[in-house]
Amino acid sequence: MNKRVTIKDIAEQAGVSVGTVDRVIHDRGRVSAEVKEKVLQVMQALDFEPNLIASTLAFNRAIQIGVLMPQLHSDPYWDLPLLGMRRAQQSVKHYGIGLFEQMFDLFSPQDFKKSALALIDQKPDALVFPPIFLKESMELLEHCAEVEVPTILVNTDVEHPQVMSYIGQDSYQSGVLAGKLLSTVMNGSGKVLLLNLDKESTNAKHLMDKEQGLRHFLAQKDPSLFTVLRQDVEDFDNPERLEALLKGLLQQYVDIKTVFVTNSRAYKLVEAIQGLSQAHLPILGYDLLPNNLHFLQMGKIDFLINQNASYQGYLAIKNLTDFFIFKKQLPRVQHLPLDIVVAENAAYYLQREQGN
Amino acid sequence: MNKRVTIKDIAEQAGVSVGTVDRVIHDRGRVSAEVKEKVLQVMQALDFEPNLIASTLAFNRAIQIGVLMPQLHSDPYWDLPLLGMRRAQQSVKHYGIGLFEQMFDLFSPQDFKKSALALIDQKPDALVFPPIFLKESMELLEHCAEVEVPTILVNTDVEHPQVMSYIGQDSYQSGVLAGKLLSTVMNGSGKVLLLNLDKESTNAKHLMDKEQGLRHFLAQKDPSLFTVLRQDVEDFDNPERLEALLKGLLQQYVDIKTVFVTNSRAYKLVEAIQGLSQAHLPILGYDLLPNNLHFLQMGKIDFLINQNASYQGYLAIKNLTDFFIFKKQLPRVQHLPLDIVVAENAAYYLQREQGN
DNA sequence: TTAAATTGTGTGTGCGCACACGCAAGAAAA
DNA sequence: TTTTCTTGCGTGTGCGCACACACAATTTAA
Repeated sequence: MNKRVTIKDIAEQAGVSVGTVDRVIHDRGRVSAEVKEKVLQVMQALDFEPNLIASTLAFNRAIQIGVLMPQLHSDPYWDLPLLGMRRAQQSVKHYGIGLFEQMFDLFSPQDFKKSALALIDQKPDALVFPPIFLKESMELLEHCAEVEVPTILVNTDVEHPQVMSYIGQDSYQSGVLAGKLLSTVMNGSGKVLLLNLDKESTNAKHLMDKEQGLRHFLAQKDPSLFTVLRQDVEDFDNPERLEALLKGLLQQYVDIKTVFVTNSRAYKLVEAIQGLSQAHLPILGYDLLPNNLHFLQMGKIDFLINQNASYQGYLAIKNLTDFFIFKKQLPRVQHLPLDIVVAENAAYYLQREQGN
Repeated sequence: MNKRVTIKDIAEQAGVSVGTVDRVIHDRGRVSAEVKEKVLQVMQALDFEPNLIASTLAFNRAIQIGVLMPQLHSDPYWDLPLLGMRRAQQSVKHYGIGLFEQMFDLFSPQDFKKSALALIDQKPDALVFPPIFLKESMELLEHCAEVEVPTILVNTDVEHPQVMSYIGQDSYQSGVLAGKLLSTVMNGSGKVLLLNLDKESTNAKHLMDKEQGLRHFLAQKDPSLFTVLRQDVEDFDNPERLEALLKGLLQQYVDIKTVFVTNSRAYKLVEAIQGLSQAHLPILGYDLLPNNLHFLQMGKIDFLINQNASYQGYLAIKNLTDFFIFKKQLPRVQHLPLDIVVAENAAYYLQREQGN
C-alpha cells in the first residue's frame, strides 16, 4: 500500500513550496523556467496523480450545464434523453454539477431560437442539445463559440468546431441492421414497406440514412429478391388514414412481407391497423417506449431496435462530468449500441433505461 | 443556487457543536436522547445531504476489494470479468478503492480453496468471486460470515446470507431467447442441436437452465414442429473428434437445422468443422470473444448472445464503490441484458467491452 | 467517601488541493 | 534617483467532514 504522492511530496523533493507546485500544475505562470522544469521532472519521477477528490472539494465551484430539449411530454421519444440527463445529474450532483433546463416546442424553429438565447443568458458552463433545426442550431453553435461554451450534441450530429462531442445513434448502420433482421424473417425474398411516420425536416437526415442502410444491405444480399417501398406519412396521428393507406398498399403490393417503421412511432401503426384482420405482418420499429413494449410483448411488433435514447442523455451529463471534474478528453463521436430487442430480452433493457 | 447544507449549518440550527452532529450522523453514541432527537429533526428540516466528496477525503482510508478469479488467460471467457474489474478500479481509484487479486485454477476445487484462504488472510474489506465450485464456495461464504466480509457473486448465484449481491446472467431466459432466435431461422420446423462444450460440473447449473429455457420456448411454440437434441462434449479441445461427432450427427439426424452452443466456445465448433463442406448451418453461441467475433463477421456464426461478462466485473467493483463510498443499498440480484449480437451491430458492443 | 468509569459535549487537527495574499528583488518608468 | 511594475516565490486559509482528544458532569465501583 504505497501511499499516494501529493503535491507536498513534490514540493519537498523539488525543494520548493506547495504554492509553486500548484502554479506549475495549473500553469498560472510566475514560476522561473528552471524551477518549473525541475518540478515537472519530479512530478514525472514520482508519477504524481492529483487527488481529484481533494481537488473538487477545494475547487468548490458549481458547474452549470445548460440543457436545451423539446418540451417534456410533447413526444414520448424525447422524454427519454431528458430523463436520462436528470438521472445522471442525480448521480454526479455531489461534484457540484447542476442542470439548467430549457424546453422548446419540438416543431417550432422560432421557439428553439428563443429558448436557446434564454439559456445562453444564464451563462452555463456547457451546453447540451439536439440540433433538430439545422440553421438555428448552427447559429447557436456560433453563439457558443463567441462566449466559449463547450457543447455536446445528442441525437443528431453536425460539423462545427464548437462541438466537443456527439452522442447518439448511427442511423445508417441501424438501417443495415434492420435489413439484416427483416431479411431473416422474410424467408428468402419479398418487399419491405418502409414507413416514415414523421413531419418533413424534423429528422430528415436520420430517416434518409436509415433508408440507405436498409437498401444497401438488401442490395448486397440480392437486389432481385428484396425490394423496398417507401412511404412518407406526415399525418401519422390520424389512425383512419393510416389504416386506409396500409390496406391499400397491401392490396396493391401483395409481396409486402414486412414493415420497417423508421422511428419510435411503430405503436401508432399497430394501433391504426388493429382492425385489419389478416396474416401476421412482421413489424420492426425503434425504441423502448411503453406503447412499443406493450405491442412487443403482445407479438404485434417483432423487433425493436433500441437507440438508447435515455442513455444518450445520461452519457452526455456523465461525459461533461468527466470533462470538468476528471479532466478527461472526450471522443468526438460516441455511437451507442444498437440493441436488438425482442419480447424475450426486453425486460433487461427496460430496467436499464430506468436505472442506469 | 441555494448553497448546500453542511453539518455546520445543522450544528448552528440545533444549538450544538459540529462534533455532536457528527456523532449523531455516525451513530457513535455519547449524545443525549433529546439532543439527538433535536439534531435529527434539524437535519430533516434542512434536508441535509452529506458532502460525499468531503466525506471520502476526510475518511482517508483505503478500501481493499479481494477478487478471486480463474487464472488469467486460462480460458478466454474468464478473462473478461477480471478485465472489467480492473477497468472499474482505474475509474474509482481516487476514492481509495484497491484490488487484491488472487487467481485459481479453473478446474481445481482444491486450488480454489487454497486461494480463497490466501485472499481472506489479506483481510479485504469485501470479496468478489464466481462460485464455480459449489461446496467450496459455501465454505468460503461461511468463512466470510465469520470475519464479516460482505461478498458479491458474479457469473453464478448461490443462496447464502453473506451474499450481498449477485451480478450476472439469467441463464434460463437466455435459453428462451436462444429458442426465439433459432426458431426464426428454422423456417417453421426442425431440430436444434444443443452442444454443451464443457467439463462436467463446472457450469452444470447454467447449462441445464439454458437447455430448459430453450425447450420451454420451443414447446410453447409447437412441440410437434421443434425438437432438441442434446450432446455433451467434455473433449472440446479435440477438433477431430468434434468434427467426427458432428458429421455423424448430421447424417443420423437430417432434420438438424441449427446448432446452439451453450457457452462461449462456439468458435471451437466452427474451427473443428471448417472442412465439412455442406450447406450453411446456422450457429448460435455466447459472448464476444475475439474468435467468436471473427467467425461472426465471416458469417460462420449467426448470432451471439452477449452475457456482458466484462461488464459483470465492471459492475461488481462499481457497486462496491457505491456501497462503501456512496452508502447505497445494493439490489440482491442484478441480471445483465442479454444482447443479441449479429455482424451488423457487433462493433458497438465490442467498443463497450473495451471502454465501458 | 473516594476513586474510577461512563456519559455528554466542545475543540482542534488533518485529508489534499485551490487560490488569495504578502513580500522581496529586480526591471522599467517617471 | 525615486517610484511603480513585474517576476518569483512562500504562507495561510478554507472546502466539508472524520475522528482524536480534552474536560466537565454524572454515575458506578471500591
